[in-house]
Amino acid sequence: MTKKEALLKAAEHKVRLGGYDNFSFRELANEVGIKSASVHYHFATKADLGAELAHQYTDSFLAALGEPADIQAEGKDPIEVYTQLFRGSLVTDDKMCLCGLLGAQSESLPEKVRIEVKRFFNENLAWLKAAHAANGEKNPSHAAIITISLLEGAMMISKALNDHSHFELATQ
Amino acid sequence: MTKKEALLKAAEHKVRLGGYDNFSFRELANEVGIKSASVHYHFATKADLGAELAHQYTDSFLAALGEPADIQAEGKDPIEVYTQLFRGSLVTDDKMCLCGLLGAQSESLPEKVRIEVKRFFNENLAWLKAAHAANGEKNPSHAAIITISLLEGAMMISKALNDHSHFELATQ
DNA sequence: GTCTATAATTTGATAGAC
DNA sequence: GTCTATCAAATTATAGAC
Repeated sequence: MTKKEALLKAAEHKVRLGGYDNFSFRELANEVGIKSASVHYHFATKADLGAELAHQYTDSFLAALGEPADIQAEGKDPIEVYTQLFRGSLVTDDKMCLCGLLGAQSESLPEKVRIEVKRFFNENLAWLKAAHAANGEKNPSHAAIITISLLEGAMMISKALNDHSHFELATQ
Repeated sequence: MTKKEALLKAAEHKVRLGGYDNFSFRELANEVGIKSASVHYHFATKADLGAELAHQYTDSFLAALGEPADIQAEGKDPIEVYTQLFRGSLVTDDKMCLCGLLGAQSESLPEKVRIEVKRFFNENLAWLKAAHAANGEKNPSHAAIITISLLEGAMMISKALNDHSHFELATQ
C-alpha cells in the first residue's frame, strides 16, 4: 500500500466515524508515519483529499456491486445483493456509509467534496433503478429512492442507538 | 427571546447545516451580540451546549407531535402527521433533522450529547410504535423503524442532492 | 451577565533544504 | 517524497474586573 493509499484509508476511517471535520492532516500523517507537511505533497488541500476520498469510495462501492443484469444472470436478486453490501459496511466495519455522513453535512462541505457526494447518490439511484426495473417493478424510480433511503436511514439509526438489530429489522 | 435561547437557536441553525463541529462559541456570540467568553456563563462547555440543544430539540419535536391517540380522535392518521412534521422541517427550514445529523456522527460526539441523540430516537420509535399499533398494524415495532429510517434517509439524500423532490417521492 | 485579557492547543498551509 | 521550521488563524476554556 502506497503512502497515498494509506492516507486515504486513515481518512476514510475517521470520516466514517465523525464526518469531514473529524480528521486533520497531522493525525493522518501520524498514523502513516510521515509529517503533516508531507501530506500536502499527496493532496494540495484538505478539500482535495476529501474529494478524492469520496470519489474512490464511490468507485469501490460500484465495483463491489457489479451490474444488475450480471447478478440476475447468476440467479440472485440485485436488491438483495445491494442490501448485503450495506449490511457488510455496517456489521464488518461498524461504521456509517461515508457518503451518508457527508451527505448529511453536505451544506458545510467544500464544493468539490459536495460534488463527489452527489455523484455517489446519483450513481446509486441509477443502479437501483436498473435493478428494480430488471425485477419487473412498475415504478423503478420510486422503488430506488425508497431502497436507498431506508438503508441509509436504518444505518444511521443503528449507529446512533449503537444497536445493529435496528438495521436488521428495517431490512428484513 | 433570552440570550440563552438565542444562542441555542443560532447553534441549531449551524448544527443542522454541518454537524457538531460546524459552530464555535465565537460565531454564536457574534450572532447574538455578546462575547465568546460570555457564552460560557450560559453553557459551561461546548458539550453542555450540544446536549441541551439536542434535549430541547427532542422535547420540541415531541410536543409538536402530540399524542397518537389524540391525533386519531381528530380523525387524522398519526403517521401522516409525523411525516408532515418531517416534511416541514425539510421544506420550511431547508435543513436536516438535528438528530439525524448528530446520529450519523454519533461516535465522535461527547458522551452527554450522544445520550441526548439516543433519547431522540428511542422516544421517536416509541411514538411511532404506538401510532402504528393504533392504526392496527400487525407488527408496530417493525413499521416504526421502517418509517423513521425512510424519513431520515430520504431527508439526507434530499439535502445531499439538493432536491426535495426525492423526499416527496419517497414519502408518497 | 458581560467584559477584557490571555492561555494552551490545534488547524490548514507554505517555504525551502535534502 | 519527506523533512524542519514556521505562520496565521481559530478553537475551547479560564481568571478576574465591572
